[in-house]
This record gives sequence, C-alpha cells and structure tokens, in this order.
Amino acid sequence: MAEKDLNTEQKILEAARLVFTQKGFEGARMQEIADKAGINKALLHYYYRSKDKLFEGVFREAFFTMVPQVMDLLKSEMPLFEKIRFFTSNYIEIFINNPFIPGFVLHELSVNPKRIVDLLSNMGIQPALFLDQIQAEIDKGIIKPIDPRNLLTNMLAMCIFPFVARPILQNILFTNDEQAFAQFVEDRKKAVPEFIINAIKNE
Amino acid sequence: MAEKDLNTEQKILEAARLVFTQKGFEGARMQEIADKAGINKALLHYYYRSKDKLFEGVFREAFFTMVPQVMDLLKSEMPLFEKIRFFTSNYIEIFINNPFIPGFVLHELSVNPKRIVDLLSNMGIQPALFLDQIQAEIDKGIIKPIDPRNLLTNMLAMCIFPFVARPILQNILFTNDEQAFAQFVEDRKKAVPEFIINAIKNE
DNA sequence: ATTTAGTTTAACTAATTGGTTAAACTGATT
DNA sequence: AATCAGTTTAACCAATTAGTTAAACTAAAT
Repeated sequence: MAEKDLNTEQKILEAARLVFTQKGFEGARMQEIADKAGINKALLHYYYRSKDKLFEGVFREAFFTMVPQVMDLLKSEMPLFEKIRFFTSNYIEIFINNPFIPGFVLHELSVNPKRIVDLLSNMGIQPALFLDQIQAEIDKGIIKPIDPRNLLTNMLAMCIFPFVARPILQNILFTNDEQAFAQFVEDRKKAVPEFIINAIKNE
Repeated sequence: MAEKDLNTEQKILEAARLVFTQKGFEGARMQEIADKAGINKALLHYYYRSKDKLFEGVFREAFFTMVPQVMDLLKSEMPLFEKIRFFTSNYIEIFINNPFIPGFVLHELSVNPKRIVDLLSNMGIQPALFLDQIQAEIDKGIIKPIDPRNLLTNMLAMCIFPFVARPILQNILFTNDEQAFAQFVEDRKKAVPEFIINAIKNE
C-alpha cells in the first residue's frame, strides 16, 4: 500500500492560504491553488470536496488567528497599563507574521456578514471584562473618562489598520520601501501602547 | 430624435457603486448591476464598454472620496490641535455618508497594489507639510516626542477602522444594533480628536 | 509476477459570466 | 404617414470556472 504523501495535504492548505488570503474567495481560482501546491486541480477535489469547503478551513483558521486567542489576553488578570502593552505588542506581532490575515478576514466578513453569527455563536467572545476594568480605573480616577468601547476600538484600530492599508501607507510614507515599512510596524509594538497610555492616564 | 434618458446613466452608476463597493470587483456581477439599475444587461455595455471600464469609474470616484480632498485638510494653515479636530471629524463624517468606501478601496488596493502607482502619480499627495508641522511642535516642546508618521497613521486608523470592521464591531460591542453603532461612530467625531490630543499634548 | 489499495492525472461536463448582435421600439422631425 | 437617430431588448456566443470521471500509475503485500 502506497504511503499517502503527507506533504501534499499541507502543501494544498498552504497554497490555499496564500491564494485565498491575497485574492479573497471570489478572486481565488482553484487552478491557481493547484499550481501553487504543485499538483493537479482534480487532486484538490480529492482532498477537499469543494472550493467552499477548502475556503471554510482557511477562513476559520484565519479568523481564529485574528480574534479569539488574542481577545483572551483581555480577560487575564493584569493591571490595565500592563495589559494594554501586552495586548498591543502581541497583537501586532501576530500580524507581522500573518500580514494578509486582517484584510482577508475583514473583507470576507463585510461581503458575508452572517459568517460572524455562525463563528461567534460557538465561542463566547467576551470583552465585557476588559470594558469593566477600564470603567473601574476611570471610577478610581486613574485614567481619564472615556467610553471603554471607544478605547477598545482605538486599540484594535491602531494594531490592525497598518496591515489593512499597507500598500498605500508603504507608498506614501516610505516611498514603497518594504524594509522601512517593516521597521515602522516593528516600532509600533512599543509606540502604540505608549500612545494609548498617554492618551488615557491622568496627570 | 428621442431624448436620452438622463436618469439611466445615473442609475447605472449608482447601481454599480452599490454592487462594486459591497461585493468588490471579483464578486460583482454585471447582471446584478443591471437588475439594480432596472435595465437590461446589454444596456450596461451600451453605456460602459466593459466591466473594467465601469469599475474604473467607480473606483476612481471612491478613491478620490477617500484620499485626496481630505488629505488637503492636512496642508492648510491651522494650529495643530485645531487641525487634528477638523481633520478627524470631517474624515469620519465622510465615511458616515460613504460607509463602504474604506473597505472597498483598501481591499482593491491590496488585491491590485499597482493601481496606487497609477492613481497617486497623477496627483501629488503630500503629507510632508503635516509631518513637518508635527515635528515643529515637538521641537517647541508643545507636544510629546513621537514619530510623526506614527501619529498620522494613528489618526487615519481611528477614523477609518470602524468602517472596515463594522460587521464584527457592531456584533460584539452593540449586539448588532445598527442604530447604536451609528451613534457610536457619531460620538467618535468628538472622542477621537480628544483622544489623540490627550495622547500627545505636554502637561 | 500478480494483486491491490491508495494516489495522481488528462480529459470532459455543466454552469456561470462578460460581452455581442441584430432586431424592435420610441418619439421628435419632416 | 414616413423617416430616422437614439434607445432598449431578447437571444446568442465564447471563455472561464468549479467539479467529475475513468483510466493510469505506484509501491507494498501476497
């Protein structure tokens, strides 16, 4: 009995990840995925029944990379400022390693918002704890009054936005120098949390 | 000689705007645009030779809505804090009226980055003046030291991100209450500039 | 050497999509 | 009424795409 090439399935998934995340579901072509995986198109359907099934796998993985583990950071017991530093730098690091994830996930959610219900209903994503912690610090007078949801949105925005807008930011701010942009994003792992803390801390 | 129905061309453009901005180029169907415009598919090609031509028009309009006029605000002579308030509130207002523009433009630029070169080479988008102004305020000790490009990126991020991530933010923060989310974004026209100014001002 | 189960492929099919065409309609002008 | 340019349509075409099929290959087991 011939051994199943263990690499083939991995190569398909890797190829699908590349094509789907960069072209989106509608822009992706099964033929291109097959080519990138170095196999025939029919073999794709041997491993994965349909484009939808293959996409579902890639999307779920991407979504979980982007949303839940990281949101768990917000649930941990940790002083607010430390938590902000920990969350933003870790979140940015994740996108440095998966730069196409944010644009991919947000676009697919926009095109097909009912995915959210399916995905989020399973797992309880619960920012309430973090929002409460912010409110508590406000009440104690440690940070300035702010709608906690605005603060959370600002944190997410500053972490995620550079990756969604990379082409134009890289062009305008760094004359398309890829290396310079990479350094810029790396610096933001420290700059963003300091910016946020400066914005909210009293005194 | 029969009068050309002046509304038809407008209705086509309006329909194309709707479909392209919500589905993207690859996801858009000429038939759907025709249906939404209340006309036949062939009439689309009578007015606009091809899908690409129609898309080009819609995309350029969207891009110009998103980038250049607003960037001009940054060039104006105005004290920094006032400029930040003016820019962010105006920018957010634009997206309140065109909520699908950010996701559409950023996605199409990601999928086809060479569009940027074509579009930006024509008009000189020049944030240098704003960046210099920030540096000058830092040197004067009026605001805290910060990479001006980081500050500009943060401003753009906080204005744009909520519209790119609307489906998931609306779901998680507002249990899918559309009206509540609209109010949230409206509030950000004041909350975002205050957040930014708090983050950078000395004392 | 032959069998056999798993693996890979070329060739095909059905459906969708962007785009064309030629005919029909409309209403102002003569 | 007949004409005529501009407008609208139904029917068709060619290309692309997701998905199928049946045959061929591979290598371990007998």
